[in-house]
Amino acid sequence: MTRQAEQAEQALRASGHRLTPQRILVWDVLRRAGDRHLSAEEICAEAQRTVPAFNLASVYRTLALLAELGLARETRLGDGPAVWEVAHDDEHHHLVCRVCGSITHHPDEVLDRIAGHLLEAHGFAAEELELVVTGVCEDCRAAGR
Amino acid sequence: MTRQAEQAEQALRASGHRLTPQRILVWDVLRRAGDRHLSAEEICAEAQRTVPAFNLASVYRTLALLAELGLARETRLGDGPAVWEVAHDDEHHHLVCRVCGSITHHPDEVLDRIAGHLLEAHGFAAEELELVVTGVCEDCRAAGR
DNA sequence: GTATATGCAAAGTCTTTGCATCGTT
DNA sequence: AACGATGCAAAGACTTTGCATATAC
Repeated sequence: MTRQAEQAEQALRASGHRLTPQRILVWDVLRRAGDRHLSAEEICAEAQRTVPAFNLASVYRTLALLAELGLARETRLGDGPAVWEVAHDDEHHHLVCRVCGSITHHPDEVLDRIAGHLLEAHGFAAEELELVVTGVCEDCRAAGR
Repeated sequence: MTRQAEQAEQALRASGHRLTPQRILVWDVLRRAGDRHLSAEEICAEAQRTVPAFNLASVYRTLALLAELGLARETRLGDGPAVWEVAHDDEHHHLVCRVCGSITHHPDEVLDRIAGHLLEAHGFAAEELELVVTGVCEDCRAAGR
């Protein structure tokens, strides 16, 4: 078993939650997605390839749990459903391409500095920073779109 | 009439849209709100004090139009309804206090630099930057919350 | 065996749309 | 008078919740 899979199992057990096939499956789908950002619906569709009865409600409940345990991360990007990914330690921002719809993310030291600045200059204790940048990605620009 | 009210009237006329009491009213409500960020529902409630029949659907349609004309700006802050404000020229980020729910915003030179960096280093042409910072505001921290 | 998780369906929240009527131009 | 805007109600998109059944512990 991979390091990451173990991490999820232990976090579930430690928090007194049960280890169900559904929870493991959602976590697997999320990990296998890699950089891709999946909506609850997409996660459900993928999970149903293994467990046909898999229900959207369970996906939402599982994602909420994983988020609570710090394992998954939800992001709302303008319209449409929220997207999910494995939580990363570093602050990062999302680059959303208006043309092809691709969503990439990318750690940025600048965000850390912003947090420090907000506390010193404005007394605001930042806990979560979410930067969403909309624009046109490199590929689409090269293709003249 | 104020400079800002004129601006809205002219933008509406110039774009071939009609100048209706409802549109003027939504714009007024938005302007009078100052720094406050209002949801469509709140705008509707406020507008109904002047025009009791005022309808939520009209609020949404009007806000969409004002946004299209660059006069109003929508922001989605986590859960709950989107909030609206008069559009400002400068990029700015939103500070959301997790304790008292206050929403403030505050221009930041850092965001401009991020846009430049994204283009040079990653070929991504940023068009819109939206930074939402969640945390605890100065007042709530002083009150030990 | 017991308490928690799931599946299903129904409800909830926020937003958009269809259509007849009204009002601006 | 003509065409766009409004009000109302209904539908839509996404997410949450209630409840009976199933299952991990």
